[in-house]
Amino acid sequence: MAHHVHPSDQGPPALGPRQQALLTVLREADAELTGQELHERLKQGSQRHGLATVYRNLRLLQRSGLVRCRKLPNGESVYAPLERDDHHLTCVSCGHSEPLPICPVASGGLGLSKVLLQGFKPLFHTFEIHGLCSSCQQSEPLAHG
Amino acid sequence: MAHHVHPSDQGPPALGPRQQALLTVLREADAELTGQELHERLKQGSQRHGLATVYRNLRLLQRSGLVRCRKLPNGESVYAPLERDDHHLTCVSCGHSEPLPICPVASGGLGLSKVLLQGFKPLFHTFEIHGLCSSCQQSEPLAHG
DNA sequence: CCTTATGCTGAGAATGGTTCTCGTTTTAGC
DNA sequence: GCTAAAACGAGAACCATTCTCAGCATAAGG
Repeated sequence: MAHHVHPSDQGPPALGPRQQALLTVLREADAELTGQELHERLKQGSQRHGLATVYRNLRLLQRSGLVRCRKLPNGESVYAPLERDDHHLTCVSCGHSEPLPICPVASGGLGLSKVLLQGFKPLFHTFEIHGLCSSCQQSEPLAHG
Repeated sequence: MAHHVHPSDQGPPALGPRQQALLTVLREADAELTGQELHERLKQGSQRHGLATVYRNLRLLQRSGLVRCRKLPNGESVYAPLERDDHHLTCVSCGHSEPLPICPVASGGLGLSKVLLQGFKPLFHTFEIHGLCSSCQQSEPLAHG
């Protein structure tokens, strides 16, 4: 156990110090961060930090519903606090991804009936438009190659 | 150049035979396929097929707006024909992902003004709800570990 | 205070999907 | 046929992520 927890203390699951540190860095950041970037920033603090632990705790934070994650086209994962509700415009050619100030769930209502979810407990959602950014449209004649 | 193309022949970009084969397999499949699965299925045909070529052509097909792609939590990419408009429910714990018969764009309208897109040419979109599937909710006491 | 059980940690090795390299094969144009 | 350019395949390389495992901390119980 990492923390002292009274029997009556049954509120939010009580994070260990490393998970707390991760969450703080993510909340202070102005953009999504990769696992490696988080590791870098954490190493600059006083405490010792291993990469494996960063990834381990990111997974736990995600399961606890405190952190969200998405995959970039290059295969990296980027993380953000759950409460941040940004979506993205991503180029299928160069991989560039930028925030898109639109949320289909907030704006539409989008009847997500319990029937559809069937026991699934939603934590967050991702919405992404994939296409060609303006510079990739120009550089590619788009003939089949 | 892979094909004979008349000067007047300026319709759809004219796919090479391998891209055509990929597209056919994807359209005949009843679910998204990984690059490796596509490679497997293609090898069973008469023609010789390399894995590198499969990935090369998948990228080209995606840029041409004929194929869509998304990344699973385990890092694999799965591909489907562009016209298939399925979205997904994905468990952040076990990685299981299943189709969700809802499309936020079709149902909502979702004013995607030209202003927001700014020269970006949209090809397809992905919408995904991440959370805990029912079995993962049971197996994890969810205390911080 | 000592002892044992439990769980978290970090360094480095292993994993595995995807991309790159490069010599070969095919195609287009003549 | 012949040549230049494009596509191809096999295998090596890449690299973010996960796994392994010994070490360390904390907790509970004597």
